[in-house]
Amino acid sequence: MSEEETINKAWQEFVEFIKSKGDRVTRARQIIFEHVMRRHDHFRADDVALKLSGGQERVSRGTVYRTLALMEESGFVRAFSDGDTHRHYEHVYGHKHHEHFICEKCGKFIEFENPELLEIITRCSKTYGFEESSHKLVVFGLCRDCQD
Amino acid sequence: MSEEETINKAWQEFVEFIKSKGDRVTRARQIIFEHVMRRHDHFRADDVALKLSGGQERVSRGTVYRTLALMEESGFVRAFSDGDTHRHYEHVYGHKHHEHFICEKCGKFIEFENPELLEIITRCSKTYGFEESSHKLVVFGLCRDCQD
DNA sequence: ATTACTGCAAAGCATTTGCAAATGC
DNA sequence: GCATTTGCAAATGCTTTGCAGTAAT
Repeated sequence: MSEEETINKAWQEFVEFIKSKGDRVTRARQIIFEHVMRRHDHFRADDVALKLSGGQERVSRGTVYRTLALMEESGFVRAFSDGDTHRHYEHVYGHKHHEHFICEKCGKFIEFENPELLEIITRCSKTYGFEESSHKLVVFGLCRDCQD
Repeated sequence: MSEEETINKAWQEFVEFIKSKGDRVTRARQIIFEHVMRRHDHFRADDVALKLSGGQERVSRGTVYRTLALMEESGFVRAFSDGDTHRHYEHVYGHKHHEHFICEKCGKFIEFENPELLEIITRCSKTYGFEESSHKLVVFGLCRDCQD
């Protein structure tokens, strides 16, 4: 499935989500949704707002924030914070769940995954009678390139 | 060792840290440091500022933020974010490293720890050639009391 | 037609910063 | 005495909100 097809499929699902809430499918939401799905990096809302403020079809800052919240609610993006005050996003659709290394020197994000980790988290949750819905793990340190 | 003694000891270490930087040991820093060390909950900088703005020995908001940054730098507190925009702190001194459950309904923080988790994180870091210095794991979901 | 969404600009809010006065060394 | 720190208040920067106009159903 090409990226274009994947995005279309995701958009259809997002449309369903919007409709199921009794909300409306709008051009602005589509522009933002597609932009975000095409990005494979970690980004901030403000950055999306900036990128979408220049083109032919402009979208306002407020709408970007509101749509990103919708996308988070529906699980198409994941938000997290790098210990800084700023919220970061990444799109989730079609990505395996993963954790992050963040390099404290160059700021790079590196993704990794490990099935055992997931098992242990599930096991710990059970032990504490906690009903897990999601988790975020970030490991801080130095990436290969930034070590002496 | 009583809490009072523990705090004194920690303060001495913090003094060493400050001096090693060529910075100065001040009354304001001591007030903030001791307040933070006496708290065993998760707090925000603003909350500390508020609490310390009323007493006999008042400390300004700006100083609280600056001192908390110093304490984070020296490892006496750990900062993290709950997915919201706000930064949360907890003091670390004399606490075992632990992870958190955060209840999405009542907002409660529950601490847990698991040695296997640490091993796996270390192992993953090695695999990726990443030099780990710290990590943060938060599991979101529902605590026992908030499940139906 | 009705109701929700958008764009804009203003408001919010936690955090940071500039500067004169105070304090540590 | 000199450099750093403090307190204050103003500034910052990301995010949210109110509102009047616009678009979706």
